[in-house]
Amino acid sequence: MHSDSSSSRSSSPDMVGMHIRDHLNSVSSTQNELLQKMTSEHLSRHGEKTSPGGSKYKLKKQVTEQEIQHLRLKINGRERKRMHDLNLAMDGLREVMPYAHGPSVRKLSKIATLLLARNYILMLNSSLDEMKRLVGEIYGGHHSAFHCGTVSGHSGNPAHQVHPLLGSALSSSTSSTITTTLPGLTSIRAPHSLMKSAPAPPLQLGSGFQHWAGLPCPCTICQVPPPPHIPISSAGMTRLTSENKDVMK
DNA sequence: TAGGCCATCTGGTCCT
DNA sequence: AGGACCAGATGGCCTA
Repeated sequence: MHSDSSSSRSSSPDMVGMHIRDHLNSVSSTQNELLQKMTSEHLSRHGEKTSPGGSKYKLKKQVTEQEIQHLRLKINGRERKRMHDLNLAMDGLREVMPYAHGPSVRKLSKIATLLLARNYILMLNSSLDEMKRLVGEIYGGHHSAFHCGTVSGHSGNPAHQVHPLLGSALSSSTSSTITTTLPGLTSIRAPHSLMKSAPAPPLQLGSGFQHWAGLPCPCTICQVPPPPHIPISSAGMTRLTSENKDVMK
């Protein structure tokens, strides 16, 4: 992937001029005002009345065209960098997703990554709730001591006050740690509907897999459909296979 | 070959 | 004034 502005992928200098001409009347920002002004001079060459100071004028035009290009390249470079940073963040998100990684596995698309991440977070939340419930049951009478994440004696920010038993699980930030802490979550069914053709190796449940009462089961048999109100726009999911479309219904 | 995904360019808008 | 962010447009690559 080249990030060079001279990339064959995109606009040529001709396109620059074309776009500038196309939008001459709607340009308003400061930089673009400059572009407009410069381009007006550029366009004036067509019906150009030869100016008395011909050489001087020519020099001025050349400078402005160079400035246009320089400005454009500068802006394009910033935008490119911004998008690259965005893609890096997207890669970082892919890395922590409970999904098979490897050269033979096709990369999740951006939309798939975002949707999977959302589902993953929802599943972790429900797992956490269930853990709290189970721990509460185990501790019976002390249930109220840490119910809803509150530990006795701590009134501030209950969301971060949890029972020590849950500490390691809750402090996990990577899927690997999560899965070792929560054996029931050793794997999550691949989002087949979001995968491109590359057949991701079906995520096998580890030998230690066991069904946790109340926990969303990650196995391919019990896998619950994606959480209810996922706004699956037709725009974002146009690549669904018919099979997966059925699943989504 | 159509459709999906992506990178890039571009203009507009908002913010600092 | 300059930069960040956003959305639309465009064209290339890939796959079914």
